[in-house]
Amino acid sequence: MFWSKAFIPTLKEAPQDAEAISHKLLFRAGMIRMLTSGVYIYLPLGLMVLDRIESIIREEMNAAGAQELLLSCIQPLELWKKTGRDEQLADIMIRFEDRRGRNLCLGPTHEEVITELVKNHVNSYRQLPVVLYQIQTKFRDEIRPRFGLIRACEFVMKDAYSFDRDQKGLEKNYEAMFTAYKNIFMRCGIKFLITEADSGVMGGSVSHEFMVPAQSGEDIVLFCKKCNFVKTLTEDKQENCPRCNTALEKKQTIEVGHVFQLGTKYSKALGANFLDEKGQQQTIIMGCYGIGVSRLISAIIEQNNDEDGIIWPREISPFDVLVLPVQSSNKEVMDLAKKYYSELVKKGAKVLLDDREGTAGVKFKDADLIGIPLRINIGEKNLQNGKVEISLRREKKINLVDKNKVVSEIMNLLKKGA
RNA sequence: CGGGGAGUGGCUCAGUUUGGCUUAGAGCGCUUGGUUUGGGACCAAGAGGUCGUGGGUUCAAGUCCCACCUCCCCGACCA
Repeated sequence: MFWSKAFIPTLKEAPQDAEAISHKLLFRAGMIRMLTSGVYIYLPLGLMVLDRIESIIREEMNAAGAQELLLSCIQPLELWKKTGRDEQLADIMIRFEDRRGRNLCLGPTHEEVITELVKNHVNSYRQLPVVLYQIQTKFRDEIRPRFGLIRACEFVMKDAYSFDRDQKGLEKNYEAMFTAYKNIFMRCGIKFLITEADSGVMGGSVSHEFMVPAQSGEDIVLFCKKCNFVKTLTEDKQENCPRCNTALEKKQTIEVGHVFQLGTKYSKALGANFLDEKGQQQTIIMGCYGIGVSRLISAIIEQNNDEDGIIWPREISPFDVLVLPVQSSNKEVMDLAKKYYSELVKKGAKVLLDDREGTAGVKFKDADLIGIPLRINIGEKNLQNGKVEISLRREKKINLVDKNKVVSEIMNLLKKGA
């Protein structure tokens, strides 16, 4: 992509409203815009990042044996009455009535819908287990939206649901999802803690949360330095580690994932049964597994930035390489930049070429801001000696490379996943 | 919902205390021309504003009064 034709509205200053680092940077880097409180628009760069996270999730979920589907956003309220959650979730549900007078809501989550679906199509133990997931926009009328994408009223979530014939099967799937989650978050380039958590309105017994330590985190996790014990803060008591009795450390965190062993809460309420080998009716045992996909973008930035801007982890970056001709008016410089661009694109790299007119300073600042990990600086002075710079965003390291070896050097770096 | 703050061009803000030299300003950004080009350049000329909304007071309101709306921060909720 050529920057001069791209819609990347970067800003020098963030709006005063933005508080969290990730919110400021997402805004300044031209990735998101707020439409109204808690409601955001993804600009092209933001959407590219969202897409990359989604494809990591798809790869790991599929590898773990889950199948993707897409449920509806609009849900009949009737369905929610069957589990009683129409009242439990009344405050956050966005409800409306259509012209026929049907009572509907915009899905805040999908346990009811998926259970209804599975109930109608799974009748035999032979069809179990099955794990289904979707990546979809959820709607919650949050009491207090804040910190940009971290807590929004409209957000992208990956939600998966497992259906098993017995507890043992559930545990197996739970384990598989647990592992998939670890893979996903590692590939996203974030450090995270896993806590045993309260199941809340979801119900069920066992549940774990995936927490990302960050300044603008809304949750506090208690962490034991000595034995790595982790737990969510439930009461405001002085607590010591139950394992080794050392004082626990408080960490502010963002919850990016939550997995639950639901058991039969939904399948019972909605009558999702199957026949076993003996022809006996049994209740399906469920688990559910959520990832805050859009929130993950913020969490990643919270952990990957410096005073100049975002530093994307390789797998998340909207582009692999930024080609930066320092003097856009110099034909030799520009021609070489275009040559690198087309050669790299041909080799399958995602490349952004900053072909805009303007001074070097502007381009360097914008480059740092949008945080693409690899950058090629082509300047006329170095070019006189046949050299071009390859600079690494994270390490702030600049290597002078022979101008004929730039493309192969970049491809090497990409292969290494450095 | 309770407590605290704020709404003035796309972004950051000044002006509101004490109404009138404000035909509403500045910086950044934007347009045109020129000079520049390794870390957010310079000169010149431009475009862009219902001062959140409605009502009121007054000869006169961005500025005073009333009501409402919106946004942000602190608490309950959650991916």
